[in-house]
Amino acid sequence: MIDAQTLQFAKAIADDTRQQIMTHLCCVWLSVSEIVEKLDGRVNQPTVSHHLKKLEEVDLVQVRQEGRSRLYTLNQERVTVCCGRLLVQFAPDYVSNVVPLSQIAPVK
Amino acid sequence: MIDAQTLQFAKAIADDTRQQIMTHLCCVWLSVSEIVEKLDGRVNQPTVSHHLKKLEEVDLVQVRQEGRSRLYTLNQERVTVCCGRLLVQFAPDYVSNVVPLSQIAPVK
DNA sequence: CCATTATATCGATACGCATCAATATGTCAA
DNA sequence: TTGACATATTGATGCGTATCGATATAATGG
Repeated sequence: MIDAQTLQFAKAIADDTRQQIMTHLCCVWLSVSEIVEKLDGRVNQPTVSHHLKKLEEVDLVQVRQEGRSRLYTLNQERVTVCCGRLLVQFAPDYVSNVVPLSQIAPVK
Repeated sequence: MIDAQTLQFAKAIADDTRQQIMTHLCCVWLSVSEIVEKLDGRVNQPTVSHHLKKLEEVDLVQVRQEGRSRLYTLNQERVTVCCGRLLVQFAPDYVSNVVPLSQIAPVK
């Protein structure tokens, strides 16, 4: 009855550390150790790997191997899709006021 | 560093029972006992009250007293605002493609 | 006031999961 | 291969919280 995707997305972003990681991975590719550095001693490497696995399971991050490092980045398209689902489910009276730009002006 | 509002919203919707309640409260006003009936034996009244309190704390539901009953409904506007914040934070490359309709055609 | 109905609160329990130290796996250079 | 570095996995621990039964609080009718 409940959309499993929406619940998974909500659970994935419902953690402080995970949101911090997502913030750092927004628009850039970072290795695990670089993420650990960005979090500046708040958590250590196994914890970061644990969270990255969770985020990867719900396709919220993309991964790429580069040398010995695995580079991660935030999957913004997935975020957009999941937020869209949230709006359809829980804000149907408002979702009609927010439309994709592509519906206004056709893409060339 | 992390937007506390966004984290609270995520935690509030990161529960199966709470999403079911939100679904039932979408566009309608229901009393606590009516919500319990809708959930059809899955949980009982104290649990529903517990979740409604959580949802009320983050302003995701509106409440109205009517006789002996307290009527609840989903605050769709809050959902919209929180989703907007999610998009700004975690999908900045896509948020420009989703614009409020009011920015396209001025409201008469 | 009392009885009834509706909802909230309390205390206890159990489960999920974030976190860590230790270790395993994987990758590359020499 | 070996050694060094990077990341993943494992097992254990502790905390947050969902859930329930029991009870308290609130509101209405008689």
